[in-house]
Amino acid sequence: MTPEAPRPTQADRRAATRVALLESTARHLSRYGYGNLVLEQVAKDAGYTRGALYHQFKDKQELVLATWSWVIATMWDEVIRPAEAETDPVAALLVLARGHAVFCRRDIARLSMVLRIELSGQDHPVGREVERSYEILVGLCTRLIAAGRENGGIPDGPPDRTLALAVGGALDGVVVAVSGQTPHDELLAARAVAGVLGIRVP
Amino acid sequence: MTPEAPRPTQADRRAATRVALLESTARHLSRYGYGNLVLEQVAKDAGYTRGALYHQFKDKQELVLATWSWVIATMWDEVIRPAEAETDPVAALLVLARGHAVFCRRDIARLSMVLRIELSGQDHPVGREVERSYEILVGLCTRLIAAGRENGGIPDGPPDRTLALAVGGALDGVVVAVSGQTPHDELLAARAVAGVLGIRVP
DNA sequence: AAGCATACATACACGCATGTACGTAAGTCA
DNA sequence: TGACTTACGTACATGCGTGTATGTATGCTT
Repeated sequence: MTPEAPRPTQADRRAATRVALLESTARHLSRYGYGNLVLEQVAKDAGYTRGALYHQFKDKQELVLATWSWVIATMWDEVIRPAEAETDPVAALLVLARGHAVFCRRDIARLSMVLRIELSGQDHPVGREVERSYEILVGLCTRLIAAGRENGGIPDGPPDRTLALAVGGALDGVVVAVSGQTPHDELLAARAVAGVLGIRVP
Repeated sequence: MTPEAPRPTQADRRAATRVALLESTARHLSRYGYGNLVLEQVAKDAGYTRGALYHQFKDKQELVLATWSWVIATMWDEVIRPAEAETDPVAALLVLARGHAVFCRRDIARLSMVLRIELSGQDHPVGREVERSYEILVGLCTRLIAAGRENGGIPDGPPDRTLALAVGGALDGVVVAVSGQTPHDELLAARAVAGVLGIRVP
C-alpha cells in the first residue's frame, strides 16, 4: 500500500493528465515532428481535449519543451549515468551505445533525431534547447574520446569533436534504422560506434 | 561552342526555370522537411514566384516527387553505379559509404533522411516513393552483404537485411552529423559501415 | 505583322491549426 | 453547506499556406 491517499486528490489528477499528455506528445512528436504535430491529436490520444492541454501548458512550444526535458531526464538516468560509471573511456562509449539502443526501444525512439533534423539551424526555442542538450552529449563524448586517446584505447585520426559528432550520428542512425529489433540493435549500435572510433569491433 | 542556339528558346527557359526550382526545392526540403516546406520561399529562392512554380508543377506533391526523382537519379550515377562496378562485395559497400559521404557534401545532404524520417509509415505518396527508393538501396546492400558472407569477407551475425538497414542508418547518420567536414566525412562513413558489418576498420 | 501559345506574376478563396474566451462540473476549505 | 478554486470541454477568432483564376508580356508561327 502506497503512502498516497486511495482517493485521488486534484494534484494527483493534474499530475496524471500531465504525464498522459507528455507521453502522447512524445509519441506524436517522434512520428510527425514539431511542425506536423497536431495538438488535437495529441490530446485525443491521451484521452483529453485541447482544453486540458492548454490548461496545463501555455502553448505548443511549452508543451514540447516540457516533453523534451522529460525525455532527456529519463535518458540521463538510463543511459548517461551508467556510461559515466565506467572507468575506461572506450568501455563508457560502448555502454553509451548499448544503453541508447535499449532506451530507444520505446516509441519515443526517433524523437531526438526528428527534432534535431527538423529544427537544427533554425532560430527556434525548441531547436535551441534540443541543440543545447545534444551539445552536452557531444561534449561528454568528446571528453571520453580525448581520454581514450591519451589512454591508447582510441587511435589518432579526425579531431576529437568531429569524431564525437560522428559517433552520435552513427548511433542515432543505427538505432532509428533497426529500432526495436532486439537483440541486434544493441550489438549493431556498439559496432557502429566502435567502427567510427577506429577500434576493433566488439 | 555548344550546338545549342546562342539565343535561348522557350524550351530552354522552361528547362532552366525547372532546374532552378528543383534545386531550390531540394535545398529547402533538406532544411525544413516536407510539412514545413513553404512554396513561396522555394520560388523566391529560385528567383521566381509561386506562379512559375504552379505553371511547371501541378502541386506541392508533384514538385517534391520531381525533386526526389532528380536527386535519386544523380545519386544513382555518382554513388550506386561506382559501387556496383566493384567485384568484391565488401569493397563495394565501402565505395558506397565513401561515395555517399562525398555526394552529401552538397546542400541536399540531409534530404533523404529528412523525408524518410518525416514521412515513413505515413500514407503519403511522397513517403511511399521515398521508401520505394530506399527499399531498392537496402535490397542492394542486403545482396552485397549476403555475397560478402558467402565470400567470407563479412562474419556471421544479425540477418542480412537487418545488417543492411543498420548499414544504411549508420551511413546516413554519420554523413548528416559530419556533413561537409572534408576529408573526415569519407573516412568516418567508411568506418561506420565497416564497424556495423563487423569487419576490421579501414 | 497578326494571332496564338507560353512563361510568369498577381489576387483571391478555402482549409486547417493555433490560441483564447467562456462555460460547466467537480473538488476544496471555511 | 456555501463560496471559491481547479480541471477540463466548447466555441470562436486569427494567421498562414495552398491551390486557382485571372492578368500581362514575351516568344513562336504563318
